[in-house]
Amino acid sequence: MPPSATIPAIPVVAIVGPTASGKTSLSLDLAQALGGEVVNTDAMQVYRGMDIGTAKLPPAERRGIPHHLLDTLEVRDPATVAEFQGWARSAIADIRGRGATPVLVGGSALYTRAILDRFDFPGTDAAVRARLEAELEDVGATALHARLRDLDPVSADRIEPENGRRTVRALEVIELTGQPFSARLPVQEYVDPATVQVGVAIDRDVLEQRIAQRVREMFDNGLLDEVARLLPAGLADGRTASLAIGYRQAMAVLAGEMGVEEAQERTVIATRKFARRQMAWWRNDPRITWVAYDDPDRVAKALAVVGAAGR
RNA sequence: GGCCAGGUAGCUCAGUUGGUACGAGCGACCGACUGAAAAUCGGUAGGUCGGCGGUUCGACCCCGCCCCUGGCCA
Repeated sequence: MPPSATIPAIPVVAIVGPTASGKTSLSLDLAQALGGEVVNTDAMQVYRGMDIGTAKLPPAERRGIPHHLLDTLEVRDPATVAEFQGWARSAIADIRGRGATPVLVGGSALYTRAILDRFDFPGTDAAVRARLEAELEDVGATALHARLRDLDPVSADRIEPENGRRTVRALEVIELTGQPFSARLPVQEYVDPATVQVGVAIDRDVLEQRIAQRVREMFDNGLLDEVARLLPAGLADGRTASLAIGYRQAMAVLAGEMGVEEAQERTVIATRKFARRQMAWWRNDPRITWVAYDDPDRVAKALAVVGAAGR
């Protein structure tokens, strides 16, 4: 051992990849091998009661490994990236404080980026937001965007005029800070140099088969019942939770607006599209080391990457 | 067997009083992405307009026959 005065940092490990690629099982293997604890980075698995449809790992299958940021929100509560960033970073700090290795897993790319990278969110204000949203409602996206163009031409160039959501946020930030909104992702730069990202690579046709099968199983395993139980808790009114893939479709079935079969088909399609959007994020992050979903040595390979990075 | 409706993009359907299909939604593919992100939004590629003949300078639109689908009658 080198007589160095600095203690080598415990690495932060993040597992990324599209839904149904096998991230969860890799996370267990890695956490077990490293003496780690798992931190969820999935926007929907934070909701209590949303289990089947989010493919949440049941406690009995967690091999005794502590899992963080699961079941922390009620279905009616909105989720936000900025808030999640704070929770995740403090969970990571706590875990390291115990001498354990944080292993992040989840499919929400923006969340993962916000946690790992230098990523600062300007504030938010419910009243301002509500007003802008109301305005979006009756004026329309392009009209709002025209205003953004006056206030902040650079952002206006980066946000499509039809994208009301992003336009509203840009206007909100400008109003709150008096500064232009950057409307652009920050440079990819880890807050902590001892960070490692491992991606699970999978062929698209295999992935599509797995997605179809997973969705079928979700419905077979009682997704409709789960949704029926969550309705009284306010699922339909939850700003974030009500939009979850599978849940949206299941609610339509329970409302008598859609047949079960159609709901399943639509869920498969929506999941497939979601997976493609996810891959678009990971594709252009050169820091990720990819291991094949079916590589028998994937755990060893992932551990090698982690070993090279820290500790 | 007769009558009616219909056969136009991968799917569901618009459309042209005959002059090179303005096609739309969904899907597929590509992309953007800073407080809802499993969200929100942008771009691109797809059609010998069921088949064969006829009328016409010209037919996806007119005529004839045929095939297929659905409905009604027998």
